Amino acid sequence: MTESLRTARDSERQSSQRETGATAVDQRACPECSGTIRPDQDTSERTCTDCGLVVAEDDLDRGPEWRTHSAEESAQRSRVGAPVTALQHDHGLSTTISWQDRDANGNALSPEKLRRIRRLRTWDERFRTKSSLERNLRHAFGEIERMGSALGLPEPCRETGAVTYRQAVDDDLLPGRSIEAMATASLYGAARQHGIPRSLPTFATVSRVDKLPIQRAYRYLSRELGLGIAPAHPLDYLHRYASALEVNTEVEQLARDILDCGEQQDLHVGRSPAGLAAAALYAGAQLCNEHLTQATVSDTTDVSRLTIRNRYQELLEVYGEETS
DNA sequence: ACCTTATTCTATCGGAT
DNA sequence: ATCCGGTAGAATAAGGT
Repeated sequence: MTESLRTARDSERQSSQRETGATAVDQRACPECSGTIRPDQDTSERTCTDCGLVVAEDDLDRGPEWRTHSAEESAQRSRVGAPVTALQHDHGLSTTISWQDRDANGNALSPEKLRRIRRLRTWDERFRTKSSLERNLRHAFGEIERMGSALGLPEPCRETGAVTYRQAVDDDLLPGRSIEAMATASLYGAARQHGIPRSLPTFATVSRVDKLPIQRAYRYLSRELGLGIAPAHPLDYLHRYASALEVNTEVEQLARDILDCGEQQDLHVGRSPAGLAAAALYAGAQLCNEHLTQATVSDTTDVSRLTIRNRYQELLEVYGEETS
């Protein structure tokens, strides 16, 4: 019932109808059963899709490179400098002059210095936004920031939107299109890539343009940039759902088999991968005589009971033929 | 720009264990 | 009493003309 589950499911639904290709799969095969290795979505583990063996974990330490001995000390430490951000047209690397008429100590400036500072500000502004391209980016990024915070999209997502927009500009996709629509479309795509999509009408409410231009801009963007919105696979959900449902490994393994079987019969085409994963788990539990109700699965996976029912019936049908 | 198509969701009810 | 299965109608997204 978490937001992440819900949104991930939505993103699946959106991408599944169009894209049935394989997801990114690790080159190596599983040492135990020579199955396929697939990166888990929310941990950094790589797991075998057949036997569930955890093959590798991301062993990079992404924590700070210093250490501290107390909480206060830890709080005082910080990485040096502001992070580089894609959300500013100059990546946040240029100097900024404060808007306050005060010096470093917080004292008011003398009239003479004030004049100089104001003059500097003017030139700084001219320097930072010297071309129409940069004004364009400033405008667009401002919009992305505004809409992103209005929709509660996290920082990394907004940055992705900004990167996408910059790509669009670099590829000359902008001429003839509105900055607003493109910026909105970029953010829309970014949200989907981050697995936290908002629907188009939702975007239309915070954007200054209507739903249709956004839709058109997004399609254009997606086609021209080849955005490759994460093509999803039911197996990407299986382990997470299995953990959330606290089923034993036997059930999970069975669910994998069922999914494999269904995939060979092209049952996954056009269907929500999340729904398939949930249904496979339910089916697996049934076959193992595990007590697991449709309602429970539906609640934990945020897939409707109806969908689970329809999918699991189909899955069992082909699975029964396969095994009999 | 409009319309069609496929899927899923919510709401609801009847039957079975 | 709870769980399962089926149906109807609405919403949503993608694609074609």
